[in-house]
Amino acid sequence: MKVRKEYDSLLKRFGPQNWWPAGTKYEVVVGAILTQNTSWKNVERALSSLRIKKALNEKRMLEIPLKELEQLVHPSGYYRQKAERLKLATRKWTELKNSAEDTMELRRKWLSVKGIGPETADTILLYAMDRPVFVVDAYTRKFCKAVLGVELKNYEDYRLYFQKRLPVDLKLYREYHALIVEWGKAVRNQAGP
DNA sequence: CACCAGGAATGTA
DNA sequence: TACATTCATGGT
Repeated sequence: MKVRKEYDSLLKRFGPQNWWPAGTKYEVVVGAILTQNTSWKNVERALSSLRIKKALNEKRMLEIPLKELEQLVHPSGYYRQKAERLKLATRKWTELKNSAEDTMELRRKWLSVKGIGPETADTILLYAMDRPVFVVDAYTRKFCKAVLGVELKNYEDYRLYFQKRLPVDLKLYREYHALIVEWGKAVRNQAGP
């Protein structure tokens, strides 16, 4: 219940975030990969390049030569890895995007893709596939320690910690994760961690 | 100059 | 299982 209470507090302080409301679901998949250990500002540069080259869609992403894709995503860093990961993830996306399978089965399939770890998989499930999975990132762990006074062992433990204490609610999971990121940025800009 | 940002794979013990 | 290293750009 403290977990729910802190959500209300964050919402009051930062307001609704409404992440990834515009654009296509597929753009969420691309953004989820490009943002791996990278600032969103650099991701936006890469997304702009992809948009200008008309490559921000499944068909063109699969057709475009790897070396050309590397140049387009260059500003987001790890550009060789990310170019390859975009190809692999796009293939999987075309295969799963309209699937009615169980959420945890979809999660296993995403995790089987090289370059898709737990955070990226859950981000795709939550923001692109409308599945209620709580996303855990570095800010989430800091938030748990600093605000909730909780330290856990691994990614799964953090994800289940939130899911056990919140109603299964797609919009709530989306907003909570976005608000935790805002909280993390605010903490960084004002004081030490 | 160092350090990090909405991580993940790989290698080592 | 638990750490260490590698991948790479741009901002502060």
